[in-house]
Amino acid sequence: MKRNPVTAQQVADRAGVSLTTVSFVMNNKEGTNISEATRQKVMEAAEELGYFPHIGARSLARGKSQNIGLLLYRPHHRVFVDPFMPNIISGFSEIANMEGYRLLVHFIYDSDFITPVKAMLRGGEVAGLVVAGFDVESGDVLLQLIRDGYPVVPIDPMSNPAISYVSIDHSAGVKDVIHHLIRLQHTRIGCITFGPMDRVKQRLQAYQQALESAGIPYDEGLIRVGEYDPETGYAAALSLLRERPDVTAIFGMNDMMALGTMSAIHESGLRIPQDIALVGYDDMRFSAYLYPRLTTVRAPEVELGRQAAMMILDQIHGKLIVPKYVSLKSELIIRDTCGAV
Amino acid sequence: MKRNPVTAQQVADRAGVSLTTVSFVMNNKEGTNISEATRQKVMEAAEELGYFPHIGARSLARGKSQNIGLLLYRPHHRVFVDPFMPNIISGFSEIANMEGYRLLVHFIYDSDFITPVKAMLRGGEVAGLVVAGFDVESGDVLLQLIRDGYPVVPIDPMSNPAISYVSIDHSAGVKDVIHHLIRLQHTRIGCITFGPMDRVKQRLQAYQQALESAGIPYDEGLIRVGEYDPETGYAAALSLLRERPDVTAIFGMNDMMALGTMSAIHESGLRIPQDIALVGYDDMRFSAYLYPRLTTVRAPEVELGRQAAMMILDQIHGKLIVPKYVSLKSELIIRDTCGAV
DNA sequence: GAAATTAACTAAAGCGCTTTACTAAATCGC
DNA sequence: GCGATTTAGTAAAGCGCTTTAGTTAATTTC
Repeated sequence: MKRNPVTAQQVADRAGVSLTTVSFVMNNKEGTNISEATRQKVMEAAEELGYFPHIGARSLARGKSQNIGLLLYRPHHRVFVDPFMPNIISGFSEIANMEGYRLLVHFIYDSDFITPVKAMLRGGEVAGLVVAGFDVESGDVLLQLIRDGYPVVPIDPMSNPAISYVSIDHSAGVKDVIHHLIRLQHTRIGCITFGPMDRVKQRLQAYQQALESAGIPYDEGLIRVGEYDPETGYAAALSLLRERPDVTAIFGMNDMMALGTMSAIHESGLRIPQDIALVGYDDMRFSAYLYPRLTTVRAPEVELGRQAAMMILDQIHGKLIVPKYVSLKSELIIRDTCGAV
Repeated sequence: MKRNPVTAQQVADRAGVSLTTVSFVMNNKEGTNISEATRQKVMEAAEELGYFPHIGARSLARGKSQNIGLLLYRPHHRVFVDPFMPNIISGFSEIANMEGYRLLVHFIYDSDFITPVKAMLRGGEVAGLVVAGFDVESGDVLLQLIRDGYPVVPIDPMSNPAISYVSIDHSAGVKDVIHHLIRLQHTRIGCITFGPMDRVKQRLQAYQQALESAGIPYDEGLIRVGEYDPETGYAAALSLLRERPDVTAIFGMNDMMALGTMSAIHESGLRIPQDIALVGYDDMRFSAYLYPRLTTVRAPEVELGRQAAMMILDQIHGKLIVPKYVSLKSELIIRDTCGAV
């Protein structure tokens, strides 16, 4: 990048006004009295010279950046295995851009996530930060920043009630699945889960609670752990089917693993849904087109991104005083793999 | 965002050195003589105060931003239908971050894409810009910026040879598919394509050329147009199968539409690959787990993102004088839907 | 018609950093 | 042992913008 070729001073000179006036016009600043004629002159001069204000100078003078950051704490290669991130970015940038903010996306994949967070916020790189993929425990550091007056919004519930957040209620989503399967007379419901993170623990808990609230004891032998992708879902399902031939339904905690599970079921010579019911989670684009069509849960991820953007903007503009918790509901999409009518 | 609470001056005061020294130490500036003792003092003071340099001030003083922009010209809701963008972002940010740059992602979905481009570059918001989804015609404006010395790298070939670019050679990918099908004795190969954009025209041309080079005349009646997604792929395939029962193979220009095509074939009572062969394009995660497993083409998108980042960095650092064209090869992944052994 | 108000505009002081030109002390060469 | 060089550091001038506190001329008030 080269130095800004056209400065506000040059615009001022050409328009025959002061630098101050140019600034007032460019920012449409209210409370100032600029005649229509002058405004026109300035606009024209700016147009003719191809003037664009220098963002760094502006953020320095204003003490405010026009960027908002999206910080994703997860390895690069994992970020886009699930549809989560793209959708959030999409909804997020939609709102952010409308309000004149730019989106800074940053991935963190080592343990030191807090230095970048501080650097971005305190270095004035961003006006606020939406963070995703952080564990509940990181609440302390976030809280400190929030106390210092920096806008920070986690995507995912935080244990500390002083922290606002936006999230999707996956517990409810999981319970919907299990209740649905129970309603269809299933009692031995296998579960292919993934990773050891907090988020997943919650879902597993929801699975357990849903069963127990229906009087079905939790059976650890029905749980298998995969790693997001079809490959591991396939392996996990194969292991489950071999060791527990009594399962009548399998719940894959994402559609990718459910897809792998589907292969495993096929390969075991079983039919879906006649011999075994299958439910996924995520409602990925392909899920409606599998054969048979996959019953799954759709989470409002784009909307989550929008909500995150709105909340961070409210914080930036000082409109959010009391902590606010946004929890969006997901939706059970009943198709053919669960054998419902 | 609040004003930077800790300034370099405060660090200087605490360390008992000058502001200049702090700057030298923080930037590890070479050619300066700072004793190890002083360097330590400064580092400690910075650490104790929790100092982070103000990015806006830095970019103003240096006349250089540490951001690189990724500009995506397509509607929000379309951005993530294909796996293209997430993968590119992933590879891109990997390299950018390594070199100490931040990633500014911006979506453009209306016709005025050039104002944001100029604003970002000339306003010093980014040190360079990678643009994707632009038509070949936009070359003029880009060229002007490049002539002015701004680093700009399009993802997709440009018709103007003065413009460097990175791209994936989809023509070759398409030809691989067709040649493969021809080798399997197919001569009436349907094609489900999408959109009217340049990129797709090229692919369609490749389809035509591949056929003709094998002595098979191009038959427009075998072409159907969908819109990326399974729904439209399904509809397009249904229409094709109804009106042209003589097709023996279908090439879906992305896996999503191939997926829809698969449903359409199923529904028509035909078997894959016995009655009809099917090939997709993209090698999405699910494609290996469809039943039957989808033959498709894998494009090195993450690598494309990396290459784009490298090229823009080279331009930023003044290392790229002569135009450079990077064209990455994609790979035909032969699975079960085309009936090859 | 003089004082008060308003409209239209500007001078100048920062914002927090980098960088160039400079100084003072220490070290070197012979 | 004395000028030349090197080492270690600093003062001060910007970078391009915003914003506060004015200034001047025109308009209003009664």
